[in-house]
Amino acid sequence: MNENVVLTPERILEVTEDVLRRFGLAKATVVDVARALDVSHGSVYRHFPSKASLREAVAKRWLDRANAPLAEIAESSGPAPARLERWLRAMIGIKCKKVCDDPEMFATYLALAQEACKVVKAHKDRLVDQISHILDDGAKQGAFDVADTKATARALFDATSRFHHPAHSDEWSDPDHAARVDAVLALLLRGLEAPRKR
Amino acid sequence: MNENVVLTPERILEVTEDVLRRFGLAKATVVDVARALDVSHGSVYRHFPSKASLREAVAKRWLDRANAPLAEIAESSGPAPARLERWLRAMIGIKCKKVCDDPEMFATYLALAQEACKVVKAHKDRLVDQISHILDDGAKQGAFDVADTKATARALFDATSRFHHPAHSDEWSDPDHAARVDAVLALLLRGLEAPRKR
DNA sequence: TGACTGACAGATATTGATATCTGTCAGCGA
DNA sequence: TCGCTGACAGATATCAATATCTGTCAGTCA
Repeated sequence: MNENVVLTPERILEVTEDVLRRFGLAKATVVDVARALDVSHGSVYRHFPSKASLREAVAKRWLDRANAPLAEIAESSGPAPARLERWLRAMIGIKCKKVCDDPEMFATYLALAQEACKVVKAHKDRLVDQISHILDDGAKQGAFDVADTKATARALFDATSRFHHPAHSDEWSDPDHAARVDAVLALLLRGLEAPRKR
Repeated sequence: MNENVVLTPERILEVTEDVLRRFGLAKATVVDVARALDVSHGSVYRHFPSKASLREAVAKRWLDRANAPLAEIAESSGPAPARLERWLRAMIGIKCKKVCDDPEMFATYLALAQEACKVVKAHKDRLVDQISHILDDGAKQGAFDVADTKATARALFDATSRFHHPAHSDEWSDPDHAARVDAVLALLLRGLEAPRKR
């Protein structure tokens, strides 16, 4: 079957993910990937200049796929506060689900992401932009009182780091993890509220 | 000189810190510590049941010493909001200074702290208690509107993790680190404010 | 008597010889 | 011509033999 399919970057990435899943990050070699593709490892280097760049591309694919639902929430309509909370909870939930479902795979992803810090940085910037977009909507709706949208978006991202940054993943199984998320989100959303007489 | 001084846990801890500083965490052995103390390594085991417990004790000493100024701020008087901000900035500043002054030593401390997670947990609980204390004062002063003091204190600790948790230390050299701290603290302090007509 | 020593067993780290991997490239075959 | 192969050099990982370390304890000495 492999024989009649041309060798494309996309196909290499698919097979690389599979090899990573089977062998683990430490054991997976370019030779393994080439063997799974039924080509020589020289051919893989025709499409990716180095093993590092191959891994980087895999990391990017993973990040994009995992966080696709977030863009949708950011673009949706309705009251911004509820949307922001939904977005933040979704981001936290995605990470938490990943680490609970398949911790070994998550460790692989984590190590990959640490290498590919350029890719991760770009990804984070996109996420912060999505928060910015919701904040802008909220300001227009009169629900949020935000001076510097961009800085505030980053502040929200930073303040929730403990719940979405992989370095903290071993703390997510804490029995009152959910309560701690609730407490932080409540505090942050209150800090954004436009002042009103009560 | 060593000969006329009795072997006490405190003296062992002092010398152990020195050995760690000179040899690094990976290379420092109980035999090294004993040699520096001019005793056999068996004697060290008379005061600490294991190498792990010795390291734990060193970690505790470090944590207590480094964060002593925080207790003072927590206990001081004056308006709670300013005090809380001072306390949080002090906590962040202590960590940041440590990593900037002596990154190698900080790495040692970090590895030690990761092993001695029980000690670290107790330490964190003490810090959260200090925040709670300030929040209580703020509530009494009418400056803060806080439903669950304990949960809110922990939320403040969690929300600032990015700026004080060692796992993020490599991000503290970011050129707009200070601006990010400002943005998060502003958001959090606004979230605590008692509502008032404006 | 009680703090300390030093030899010991089992666990862990180091070392150097060997094997595998990464990245390149001249040449093959469609 | 152009994508692919497979041999190669240098870098990296593995493995087993050796050395060092941890933790114990019977025995020494003040």
